[in-house]
Formats: sequence, C-alpha cells, structure tokens
Amino acid sequence: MVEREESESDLNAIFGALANPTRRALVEQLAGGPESVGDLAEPHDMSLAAVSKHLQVLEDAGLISVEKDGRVRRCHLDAAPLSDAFGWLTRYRVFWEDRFDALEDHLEKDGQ
Amino acid sequence: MVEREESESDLNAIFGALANPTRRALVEQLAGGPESVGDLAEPHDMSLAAVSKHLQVLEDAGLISVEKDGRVRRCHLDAAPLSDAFGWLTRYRVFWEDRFDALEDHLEKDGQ
DNA sequence: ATGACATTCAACTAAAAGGTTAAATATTTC
DNA sequence: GAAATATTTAACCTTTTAGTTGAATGTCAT
Repeated sequence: MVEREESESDLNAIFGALANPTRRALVEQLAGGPESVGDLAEPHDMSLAAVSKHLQVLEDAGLISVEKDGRVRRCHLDAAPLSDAFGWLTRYRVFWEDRFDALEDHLEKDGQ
Repeated sequence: MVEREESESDLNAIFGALANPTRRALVEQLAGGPESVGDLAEPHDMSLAAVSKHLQVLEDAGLISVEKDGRVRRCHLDAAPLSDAFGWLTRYRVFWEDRFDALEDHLEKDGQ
C-alpha cells in the first residue's frame, strides 16, 4: 500500500518544478517515453549542464527517475506526484466549473 | 510549432504562485469568501508587507482580484486560471492512473 | 485638522534559481 | 591504456524571491 500524502514540501517541490517552461517541456518529452539526458537536452537552447540541473529538480520533486545504463542515464517520467498537484487543484475546481466544461471539450477535441 | 492553449507565461506564473505554502494557504483562505488583506495576513507569522507581496504575486497570476472598499482592500479568489494548470496536468493523468488508479480513493480520503 | 487605521512602497538583506564554462568522473571503444 | 562519449560537479555570475523595517499614502472618525 503506497501511502501518498500531500505534504507541504511535496507540493512546494512539485509546483515549483512545473513553474519552469524548460522543465515542463522535459516532462512533455518524457511523456513520449524514456530518453537519455543528452537527447532530452538537444532541443533546448542551453548547456547540457543546465538541463542536467533541471532534471535534478524534477527528480527531487519525484517526477522523474533516472536509470543508469552504461554511460547513459536514461530518464523516465514518474508522473504519480502530479496527482498531488491535481488533487490540490481539484479543491478549487468548483470556482471555475463554468469554464471547466469548456476545458473538457477542448481536451477531448485537441487532447494528447 | 508548439500549439498550446495556455501561454507559457501564464503557466509559469500560476505554477510559480502555487509553489509557495503561504500563497496556497491564502488561496485556501479565500475559498471561504472574500477577505481583507489584514484578515488574510493575521494567521501568518510574517509581516503584513510580506503578505501584501504574496497577494501581489497571486494577483499577477490572475488568481485573485482586489477590490478597494474604503480603506480596506478586499481580495477575492479568481480561480479560473487554475483550470489552465489543471488542463496541463490532465495531459499526464494517464501516466499516474495507469500505475496507481488510486487518485479517486486518494481524493476521497484526504481531499475535498 | 488630527490621529488612528489599512495597506503599499522603498530600501535593504540573505538565500535560491537559472544560467555559464571548465574540470572531473565513469564508461565504452579502439 | 588512450581517446571518445555521456553526464555531473564545481566555481562563478546575475536575477529573482522572500523576508525585514520604516516611511508614505489614502481613508475614516472625531
């Protein structure tokens, strides 16, 4: 039984990780499947070291895990912690419910 | 050609706003109804000026709006932008539902 | 008009974030 | 074992964040 609670620090780390566009892009990339650090870094206009740091932030937030495979580090998405963020937001869903219907339509039409 | 409904800067601001526990607490307070800056600040162990700055961050993210009422500024929740964050997270929902399928249980137990 | 009240602004500080380049650490290949 | 590859670490820089205190602003009550 995996007990996941929304601790303050978890939400700090998770929302903090998602507050950066490079890190959100990395999550999107990893949604397509595991990738090496180098491959993840390639589309980004910054040094490999910078991307490596972003990946560390994502790992600290529990959003990715890194598997050592020879000299390559293969990253894969571990999206479960996002459910904590999702859960927090859900509390306030009632405040935008009118817009929520439109959002669902939008996601159904354009989604994935 | 990254087509996205939510603009980068919006998500940066929204997730960034939520990455801080004081600001999440302020959102929770405002979920109960509009409150003055002073009342909002009272439970927090920091100066009024600090809370005022946090409220400014929330306002910049579009999460609250402030109405001038005499010498009091009354803040009210404007949670609609949270649906953008919700929408972003929804894309990855499949990644944690596949593995855990426990979100609903989780929300039922801890949530509301 | 004076004073109390509610809030912001300004100036400052310390720490964290986001980036750089160069060197270090593994690991594979020749 | 030397060179090439993949990635991290270290040192550094600049900007942002989160807080402080004290002065300024605007409004209400007397």
